Amino acid sequence: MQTNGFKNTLLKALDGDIIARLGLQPVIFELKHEIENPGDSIDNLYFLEEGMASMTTTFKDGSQVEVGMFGYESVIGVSVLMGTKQSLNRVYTQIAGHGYSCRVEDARREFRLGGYFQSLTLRYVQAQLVQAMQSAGCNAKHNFEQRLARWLLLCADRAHIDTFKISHEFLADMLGVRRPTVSTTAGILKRKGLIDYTRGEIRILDVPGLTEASCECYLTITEYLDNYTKFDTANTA
Amino acid sequence: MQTNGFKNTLLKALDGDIIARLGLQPVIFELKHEIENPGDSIDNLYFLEEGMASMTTTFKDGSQVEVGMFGYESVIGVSVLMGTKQSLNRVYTQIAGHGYSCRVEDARREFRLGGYFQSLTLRYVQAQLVQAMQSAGCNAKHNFEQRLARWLLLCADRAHIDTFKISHEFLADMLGVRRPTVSTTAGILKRKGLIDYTRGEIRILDVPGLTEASCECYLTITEYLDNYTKFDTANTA
DNA sequence: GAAACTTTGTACGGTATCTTACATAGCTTG
DNA sequence: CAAGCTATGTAAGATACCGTACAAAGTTTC
Repeated sequence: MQTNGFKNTLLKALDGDIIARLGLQPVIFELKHEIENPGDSIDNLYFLEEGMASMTTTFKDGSQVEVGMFGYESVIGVSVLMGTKQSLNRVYTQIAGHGYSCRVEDARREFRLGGYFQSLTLRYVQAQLVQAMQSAGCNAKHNFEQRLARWLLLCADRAHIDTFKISHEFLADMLGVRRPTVSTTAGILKRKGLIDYTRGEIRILDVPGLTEASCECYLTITEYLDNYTKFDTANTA
Repeated sequence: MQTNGFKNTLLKALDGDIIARLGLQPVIFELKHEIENPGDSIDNLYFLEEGMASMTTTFKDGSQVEVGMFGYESVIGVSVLMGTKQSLNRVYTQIAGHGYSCRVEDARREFRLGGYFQSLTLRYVQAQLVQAMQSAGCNAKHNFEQRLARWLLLCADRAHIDTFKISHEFLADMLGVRRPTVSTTAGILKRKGLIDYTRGEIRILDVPGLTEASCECYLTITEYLDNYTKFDTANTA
């Protein structure tokens, strides 16, 4: 494993020549910053180092549901490398942080070389697909207590923290349920000693317990996101 | 638009040189044929010309939920081009049909050339991602009548037919609900004159009416799948 | 054509989540 | 520190779908 100083798993796996050609610029992500919106042209890719951003699908009635999370393992905007010109989803910061940006032209040029940058970004797209497919199944079959536990664990993993500023209202929006449902179910997890929370802040107290309370979808997704750069994994070529 | 005789939209968009290099072999897909299973190594890509196959996520308890459909627009097994060695999902024929196979080595070699085959397969992966993300949102927010209508319409579009041999039991499995729920809800659509069915066979009678009864997810998905090869679309670069 | 099997119809109590509403409590702003 | 705003607690009737069970009807097998 190389130690080029990056925390982002994709950048960490790249050698100095490629990094230089990408022309990375440091970026700060403020809370609730909208990184992409449907229809926006995508001009930059973003590599998060700290913080977390959500990708949502928005319906005609204005409601939305989260379909993917971005953390230290992420590349935001990879769909431009797949041939899409405009963003299809909303992406915005849920936990403030920082990272790097890269201009689309530079990323496209590097991608076309067909080297390590291309294989890693393609693997990351596959990881996003796994995440979306597992979420589709999970939303159809698992109850809200499991899904809430899954979300909290994934969020903690993506951002490498165990306490985050998120209101029940916001969780409801992400998970496609009503706010009182979040309050009730969060109360259950709190009484079980798995989490604690006060106004606008949630803390995970017991990761194994919360994993137990969640569904298998948590492990499936987090393991894929954690390992997509490792070429010796059974899943990967 | 070229007219090379293929019905598969991706093959149709390729020129003769590329087609020749892919070394396509005709394949018949029998009903319920399992094209991929989780953990299987993927040796061939498949391009459907007629028929329909479902991709499902399987849970530990053995239950499954559909996360994608493959029809005349599809490439089955593209994840090998994204760097995955083994299949992550089950893929099997729901409506018998035929198409072409292509050995993974040939597809990889053509993909690495970075030409039209690469751009089209990447666009198709993006289409699969759109499908999975929309399904994730739909499963979280839309009721079963809408989701059933969506499924029937998507299936009809994928296979270019309006009558298909599918039992309620099977639909229940795909959509992640119980069989009696399918029977009840299918009965509602039948009484509204939108579909008709007898033992093991469903017929769509009123496409506009069924579209009305479904959610916006149907149009979002089908339009993306129908247009991913068109480079002049607003969504695409 | 009878038996066995598969598919569909239907019922009914149970549960999860919705919907709406209102109360309380913690911040924050002036 | 009072007023106003935001976040959370909670209740209670409504609804969607579950889970299970059994009957009826169509299909296949012998």
